[in-house]
Order: sequence, then structure tokens, then C-alpha cells
Amino acid sequence: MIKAIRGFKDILPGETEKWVYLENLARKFFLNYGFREIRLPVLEKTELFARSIGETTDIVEKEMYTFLDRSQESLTLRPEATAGICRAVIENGLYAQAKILKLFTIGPMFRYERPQKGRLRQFHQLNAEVFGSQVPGTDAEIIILACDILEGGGAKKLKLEINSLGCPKCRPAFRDALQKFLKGLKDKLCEDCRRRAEKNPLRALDCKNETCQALYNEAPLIEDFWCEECREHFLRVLNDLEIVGLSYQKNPRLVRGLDYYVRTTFEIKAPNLGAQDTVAAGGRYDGLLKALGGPDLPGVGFAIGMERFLLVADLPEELAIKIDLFVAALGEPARQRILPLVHNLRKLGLAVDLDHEGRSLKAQLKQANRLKARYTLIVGENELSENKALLRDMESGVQEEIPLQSLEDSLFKRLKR
RNA sequence: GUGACCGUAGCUCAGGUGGUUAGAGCACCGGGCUGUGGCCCCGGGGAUCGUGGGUUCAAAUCCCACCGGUCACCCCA
Repeated sequence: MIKAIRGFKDILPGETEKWVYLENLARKFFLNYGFREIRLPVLEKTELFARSIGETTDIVEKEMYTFLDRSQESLTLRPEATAGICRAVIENGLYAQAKILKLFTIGPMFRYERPQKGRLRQFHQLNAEVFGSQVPGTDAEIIILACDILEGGGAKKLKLEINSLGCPKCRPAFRDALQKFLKGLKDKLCEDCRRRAEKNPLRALDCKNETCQALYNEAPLIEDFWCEECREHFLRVLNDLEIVGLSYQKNPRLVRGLDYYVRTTFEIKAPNLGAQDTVAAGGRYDGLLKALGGPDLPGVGFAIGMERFLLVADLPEELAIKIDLFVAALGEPARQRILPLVHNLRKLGLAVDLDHEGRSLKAQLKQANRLKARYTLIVGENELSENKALLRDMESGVQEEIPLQSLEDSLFKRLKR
């Protein structure tokens, strides 16, 4: 038997209803917040991700689905959405349409990782980005939007952690100080942190190793290095969050796995999710558009992991569509007589189903029951000869006779909402 | 990439120390009710026991490899 490949999952009936529900919910929030939808290719040139995410990040070094196509060009299945959105914004000149550009996208991402709870190789993200705004109010709006969506999906007890990574003006000094600090206790650090000390010192800060973490209590703090603008920016973001009543937790150790972030960075974590507890994350990336050959416009955005959102969401009990009417036709003449009616009711927008298999009435009523039909219309030889049909209310079991001539009208009146 | 545990009908699981036709519940189909669903009773279909190799007279059961799953490391949404 041919099976789906590792880390790639079918989303089956019963699950899809939940996906559609949450996607619609998110889409409504996005649109209400003034975002417009953009749909992007899942394949891009490898160079796009190498340049945007960062050559030395784990994602680029060992987690991408990269291959040569038939013309020997290196392509990569997108591991995240921001790079592609930036590319599209630049390529299509979207930034020229208005000062502020707000975009969202929903779709699959791909990372070659070992699957576990809340982590698949093909996973799905809800993504929002704002281009052209440098003010802290936009950072706050992005965070508030992410929280609204998660809360709208019934997610409880979420924890918002926030930090500022500084900017190109002040971060290098912090980076140097941190690197010096890390090199000072080189022998005591775990293997990974020794490597990070060389290539990407900030990443050492969120090492899970307890020994390392204990040592980092003495590490230099980013906030001592913020320039005046970064400090002001951060405080104003926090202030907006407070104004709307969002509680947060400052986390000076919070860094990001992608190089392009500056200033505001945040994660939204959920309890009981195990090791992969970050449901959403995002931040500001002011230099990215320019680095990709576009205009020097600031950007800020976030991503929500759909699979993880599903794990923490509290969904309505019954999401499957209940049908309005099941038609039980007994015998081929009855089926043919009733087919046009079914067709018309369906065209009028009603949920109507019928059985073409010629099964017993008992079997058909059972099927109607399973489909949670409000009514079942029974038409057999008896009914045809008397020019009528039986309409059974599946809740009460009450049946009434309806003349065939007026069937469409009376059914539509009864069933429309 | 590393480690631990796991893999038996569509689903959830049972099958002491190897031993005859691999079972159950749910789901599905049919009958009881020759044209009336949900409850009940009866019957039926459905399993290359993850795959491949090995040990053995004999393997779902023991061994090895691979594949897949779960959780953790790592990483991150």
C-alpha cells in the first residue's frame, strides 16, 4: 500500500469542518482589521529564503525541502510565509498603492523536521503582515489581532511573551557583549551554545539546557543596550497592550529563529501543548524588504500555527452541515418523478440528498437519520398513484401528505431559513 | 539528526511463558418489522497481524532491518 509521506497528513471529513470554521473565523478578523488576502506559490527560489531567513539559521541549514528542478534551478518549498509575501510585495509594486499595506495569507508550509505533537513536515499557518508603518501602534495592533483570533477560537490561558531585540543601531553592541560573555564561560556551556556563541549568540539565550540557563542569569541584558528610540518604541507597544487590557509578560531571553527580526518580538504560548507550545509568534522586520531588493519599508507581522491552534481551540459541538431534506424514493419511477424537484430545491440553495441505490425504505430512513435531515420526503408507488408525497418530520415523527403539484412551493416555504 | 515507547478489521482494543479455523465493542450491510429512522434482538461482510528477512516442526507472539506513529531532545508555528 502506498502511504502518505512522513509528517504529511490527510485532513479528513470530521476534521475539515473544524479547519473551515477556524479559517473563516480568522478571515473575518483579518478583514475586519483592514487586511486583504494574498495567495502565494508554495515553491520559491531557494535564494529567497537563504537571504531573508538567514544562512546560518536551522531552518535554512537543515530544515528546508530544497531540490533542483528539471532545468537545474534550486527551488524550495516555503518554510514560512513572510519571505514570499515580501517577494510578492516588491515584484508587484504593492507598496506603491498606499502608504500602509496590510496583507494576510493562509496556507501550508514545509519543514523537514522530526514529527511530534504539534509539529508536522507540512503544517499550516495563518499569516498577517503590515508594511510601511514604523509606529509602535502597528506592532501592538498585530499582537492584539493575533490574540483576538486565538481567543475567538476559544483558546484559553494563553501567555503572551514579548521582548525587543533592538535595532541595527544598538543590537551590535549587545551582540558583542553577549558574545564576549559566552566566550568567557565557553567550557561550561553545552555543545550547541558553544556553536551559537560563534555564529548566532542571541540564540543561545533560549537554550533549554538548565546549566546554560543558570549561567545566563549573569548574561548582559538587551534592555541595557537599547537605544533611546528602541526603548521608547517598546514602551509604547506595551502601553497600547495595556490600554486594551491585554496582559503580557516581558521576556528578555525571547529571541527568534529567523534573522530578520528587529525590535518587537513576541510569542503566544499555550499550556498543555507539550514541547511545541508556541501557537503564534511574530515581530518586526524593518530591514527585510530592502535586503530583498525592494524599497526601504518597515514591516511587522505574525504567524499562527493552525495545527496547534486546533489543539487549543474550543469549537462548537456540531460543525457538520445538517441537511434540510432527505428524499426517499421507492422504485425507479418514483426516483425519476422526484429528481427534478430535488434538482430545483438544490438550485434554490437547500441542502437536499437522495438515494439512487433503490434501497429499502428502512435503509433510506436510516440514512436520513444519519445525515441529521430535518425532514424526509417519502415517495413510492402508492404516493405516485394518488399524486401526493409524505413529508416526515424526523424530530417528531409526524407525517403529512402533500400534493405533488404544490410540492416544490410548500417544501421551499417550509425549509428556507 | 539523537533517544524512549509503540504498530492486530474502517475506529478503539483483547490475544500469559510460540501451538489448530486471530476475537470483542463501535461502525457498515441485511433480517426480525414483505413501506417507516433513533432503542432492542439475530445474522453477515470486513485482517497479506506495518513491511521484508531470520530462528523454529510451528511466529500476531522470539531476533534483525526498514517504514510509520507517539513523546522527548533539537528546532519552531
